[in-house]
Amino acid sequence: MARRATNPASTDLDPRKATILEAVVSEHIDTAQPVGSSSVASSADVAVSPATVRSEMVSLEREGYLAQPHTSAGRIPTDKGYRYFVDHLRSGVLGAVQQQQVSDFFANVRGEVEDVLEQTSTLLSHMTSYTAVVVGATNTHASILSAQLVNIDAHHQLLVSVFSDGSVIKHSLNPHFDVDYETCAEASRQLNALLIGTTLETQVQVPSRHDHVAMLVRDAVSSLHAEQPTTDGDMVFIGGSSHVADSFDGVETVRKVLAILEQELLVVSLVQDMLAKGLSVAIGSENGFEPLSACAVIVAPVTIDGERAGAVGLLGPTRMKYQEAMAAASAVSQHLAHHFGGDEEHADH
Amino acid sequence: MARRATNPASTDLDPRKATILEAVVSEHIDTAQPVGSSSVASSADVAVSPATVRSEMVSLEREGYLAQPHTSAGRIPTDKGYRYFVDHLRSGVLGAVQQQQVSDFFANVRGEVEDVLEQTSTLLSHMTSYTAVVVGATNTHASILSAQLVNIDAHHQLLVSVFSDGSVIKHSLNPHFDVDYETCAEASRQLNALLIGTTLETQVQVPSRHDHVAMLVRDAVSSLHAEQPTTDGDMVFIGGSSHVADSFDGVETVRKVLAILEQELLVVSLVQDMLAKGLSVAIGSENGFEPLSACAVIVAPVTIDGERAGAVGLLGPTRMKYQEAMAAASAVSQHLAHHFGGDEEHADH
DNA sequence: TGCTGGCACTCGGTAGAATTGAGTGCTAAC
DNA sequence: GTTAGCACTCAATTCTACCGAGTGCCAGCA
Repeated sequence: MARRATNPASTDLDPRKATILEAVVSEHIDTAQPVGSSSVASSADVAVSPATVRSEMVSLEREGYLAQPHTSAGRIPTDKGYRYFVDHLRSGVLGAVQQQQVSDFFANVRGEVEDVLEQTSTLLSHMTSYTAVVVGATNTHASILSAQLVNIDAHHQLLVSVFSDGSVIKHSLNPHFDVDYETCAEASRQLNALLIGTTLETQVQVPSRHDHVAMLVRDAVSSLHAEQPTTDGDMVFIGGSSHVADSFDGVETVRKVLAILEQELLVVSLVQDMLAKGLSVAIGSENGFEPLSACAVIVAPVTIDGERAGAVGLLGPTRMKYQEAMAAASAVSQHLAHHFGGDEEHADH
Repeated sequence: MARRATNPASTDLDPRKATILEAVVSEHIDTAQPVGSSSVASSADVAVSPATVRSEMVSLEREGYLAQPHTSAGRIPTDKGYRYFVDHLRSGVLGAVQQQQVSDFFANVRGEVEDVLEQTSTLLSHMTSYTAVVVGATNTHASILSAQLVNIDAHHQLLVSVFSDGSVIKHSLNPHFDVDYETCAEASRQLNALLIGTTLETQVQVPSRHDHVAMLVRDAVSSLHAEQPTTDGDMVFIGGSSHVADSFDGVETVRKVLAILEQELLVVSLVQDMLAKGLSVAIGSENGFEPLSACAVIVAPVTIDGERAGAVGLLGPTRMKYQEAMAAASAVSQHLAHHFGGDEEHADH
C-alpha cells in the first residue's frame, strides 16, 4: 500500500493534493465542520470525482495533513495541514472598508503612545474578531534626556527618567534617612549630569562618598539599572479578549487561553520568540505553550527606521481566517510604523 | 389563597421563613442546583417537615425571594433572595491561611504603586477564584511638585508632571514651529514656576505673549488641564479575568462579561457608583448593566486618612460565596490602605 | 390553628432501541 | 488513473419508556 509513497518531508505536494488540501482547509475554516469528499469535489478548483478525492484524502491523512474525528466522518486539517495552507497562501489584500477603517483610525488618534497602542489593540480586535496584542518594545538603547529626582516627602523620592524615544520611567526611593529639599535637589542635579546621554546599558561612575546625596544618587542609579533584566519594560496591550469566548468551544480551553493572556510576560515572550525565529504565524503546538495548542498566533513586526519598535499580533482558533487576519495585522503594523516613525519629517497634521 | 399575606415590602421575614431562605441560598451556592424541600428540612437549622418547608417556599416564591425553574424542580434564589441573604449575613472572618497569604503578600511587595495594585488584583483573584478589580483613584487635589518640559526633538516635547501623591503624568506636545533646547528649557522653567503647588483644579495665569516660549507654556498647561474631564486618570487593574470562564455557563454570558471588563471606564464607573450609593454588594440587575445581570459585584473602599484612595472589587456569579469574598475584599482593602497610608509614620521596613 | 404524613401528579433527565444519513473504503469496470 | 457503485460504519437524532426528585393538596392530628 505504500508504493509510490512521495517523500514525506517534501515541502510541496503534488498539485492535485494541494488543491484538495486547500479546499478542505478553507471549507473547514468556514464551517467548523469536518469536510467530506463530495463537497471538496464540488468545489470549483477540483475537477475530479468524490472517489478520487477520497483516495487522495487517504494519502493526505497518511502524510499527516488531515485527520478524521471518527470513521464515517469527513476530514479536518491537522496543524501540519494548516501550516501548508498558510505557507501557500497568496497574501491577501485588506477589504476596502477595513482599509478605510484603519486609515480613519490613524488619522484621528491622539494622545500618548500608550493610549495609541491601547486603542490600536482595540481596533485590530474589532476588525478581525480575534484577540489582538500590541507590543511596544522598549528601546534598550534609547538615551536618557532627563533624570529628575523629586522629593515627595522626607522618606519618599521619585526618580523620573525621560528617554529619547519619549518613554518615561519612574522609580520610588525610600531612603532610611531624612531627605530635605536641598539634598534632593543636589542629588537630582548630579543624576542629571551623570545620566543624561547614557542608556540603560551604559555603566556609569557613581560617587562612592558616604553622604546622603551620594547615597541617594547610588540608590537612584541602581534602581534605574535594575529595570534592565526584568524585560517587563515592554508595554503590552491586549484588546478583545472577550473574543476568546467565542473562538473556542470548550470552557476549559477558554479558561486556559485567558489565563495565558493574563500573564503579559508570557505574551511578550511568545511574540518575541516568534519574531526572533522569523515566524509570522504559529499554529497550534508551534507556539510552544501547551494551553495554546488550540490557537493560532499571527505576528507582524513594527519597524521604524530599520529598528524593531514593537509588534502587533492576533490570537484566534487554529481555524482562523488567516488571510484576512494577516492582512489586517500587517496593515495595522505598517500604519503604526508610519504613525510613529513617519511624522518625524512632517509636522503633525 | 392570599389570606394572611404579609406585607410584601417588609424588610424582615418571619424567622422560620428566613431560616428556610438562608438554607436554600447557601445550598444553592454550594451545589449550583435547585434546592428541594427535603434537603432544606434535613438542614440543621430547620426543625420542621418537608411539607411545611414546601408551604413556606410557596409563600417565599410569591413574595419574590425564590423561583422555580419548572414545576417538579426545587427552588433557586432570585436576586431578591440573594439580597436578603447578603443583608442578613453575619460578616465572616477570613480563614487563617488566607489571612497569612495577604500578610505575606503585603510584607513582600515592592515597586511602584501601579505594580503593587496590579499584583494586588492578582492576589485577590487567586484568593477567591473570582475576577478582582483594583481601582486607584487619582487624587484630583494632589498638588504638583514638579513640571518639566523635555525636548525630544524640534517638534516633540514631553511635559512630565509629578504630583504630591507620587503619580506622574506625561503629555506630548507637537508644536508647529521648531523648538530649540534653550526655548524648551525656558518654557520648562516658566512651567515649573507656574504650576508647582497648584492642583489640576487650580486656574493658572498663562502668559499671553506670542513668542514660542509662551506658546509652549500655554500648550503644556492646556493639555495638562485637559486631563481633568476624562476621568480616566483613574487606574484600573483587573486580575483573574480567566475566572469568568468558569463562573458562568453560557458562552454568551462569558463573552458579555468579558466585553464589559474590557471597557475599563465602565468598570470604574460601576465601582464609583456603588461606592457613592454606599453599596458594598450589587446583585444581578442591581449593578445597572444588563450584561452583568448574571453577576454579583462586591466592592470595598480603600480609605487613607479619611480620604477615599481607591477601591477593590470582586466580580462573580450571583451565587458567589459572599461571606468569603467580602471578607477577602475587606481584608485586602485594609491592608492596601495600611500599605500606602501607614508607612508615612514608619520608615520602610 | 398550624403542622404533618400521605398521595397523586408533573416533568426534566436518562437510558435504550431504532433510524437516519453523511461519509467512508473497496472493487470492478471504463 | 479515474470513476461509479456498493456495502459498511458510526455520530447524531428521534422516540419511547421509565425513573425519581420534587411538588401541591388534603385530611387527620395535636
